[in-house]
Amino acid sequence: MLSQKTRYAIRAMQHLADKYGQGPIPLTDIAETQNIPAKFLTVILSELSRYGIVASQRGKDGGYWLGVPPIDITYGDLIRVMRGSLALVPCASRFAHETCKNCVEEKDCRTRALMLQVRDATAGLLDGMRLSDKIDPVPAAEGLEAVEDV
Amino acid sequence: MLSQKTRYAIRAMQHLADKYGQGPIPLTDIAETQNIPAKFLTVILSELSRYGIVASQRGKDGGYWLGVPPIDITYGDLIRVMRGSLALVPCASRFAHETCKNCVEEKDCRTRALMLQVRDATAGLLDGMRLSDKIDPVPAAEGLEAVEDV
DNA sequence: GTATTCTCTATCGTAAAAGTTGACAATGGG
DNA sequence: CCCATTGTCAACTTTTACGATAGAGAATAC
Repeated sequence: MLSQKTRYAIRAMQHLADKYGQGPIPLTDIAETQNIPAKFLTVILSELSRYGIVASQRGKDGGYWLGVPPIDITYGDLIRVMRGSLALVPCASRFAHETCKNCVEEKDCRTRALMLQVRDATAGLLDGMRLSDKIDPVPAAEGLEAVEDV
Repeated sequence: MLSQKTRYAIRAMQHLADKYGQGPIPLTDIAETQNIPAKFLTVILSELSRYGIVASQRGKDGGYWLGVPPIDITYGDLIRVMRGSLALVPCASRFAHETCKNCVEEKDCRTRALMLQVRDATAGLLDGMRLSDKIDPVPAAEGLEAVEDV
């Protein structure tokens, strides 16, 4: 699962992408329309601006904007910035590899082999989706099914 | 990320799959070869046996075995049992849908639209991989790259 | 009856996640 | 120059989830 913070970050970035080229967007504008606790959002935006993908200006008429054109920011980038990795297990990350604790040797680990495939599929999708993409929300009802018996 | 518990569960199930048809496997056998804290493993195996995918017998020569043939258990099933969902956000789960807290309306949520795609791709892979599959571990060195600047 | 092995509920400790506080610094306008 | 506005930052609190353990109990085999 993505953390709440990562989800906030994604929505904030989408908001800035929508208003790209319109000058500084004040934090409260993002917080209100995206339903994000304002103070927490300051932490998130500071973090993103340290990476350079968000720029900011203080004072009257200040605010935030994308430091990079929306077409150059993928959702994969965002998730990597916020949580370090796209993978489901640390040992299956390609950019932030870590050996798993209490595991078997990596060279013998079948779970890792599977999770590398999942990571690659996920990356294939998320690295192809950009902040500039027009995305049609999926109607809420769609895709709900009963819980499956296992 | 998958929780440690989920990873333990997967390895325990792989172990039982390897020994399918060989009678009850004692917990300590699984714990030792798979490097899982024994006491914690009791919790995990109890949980799995409540779902019927693991069977057990107490007493001398007791132990655990798969309650279902390994070909009928997918990795998708395992992850759903352990963590409820394959999705990266609660609102993108197809079998355990929940609305996200502090989010925008689902019908307006672009993140959800993206994450449904990711979920479907993940499910496409994991629901096709079975405990009976012969899996070749990937050599540990493979797939390590430098951290990318974002 | 005794050793073995699983069962179950409760509980603990820690770390991470989520969110808040408050002092501070820059900017623009009167 | 003062003041309102808006971002910056480090420290802190609160909450929650996770990982793990404890310990009493029940079935089974010999």
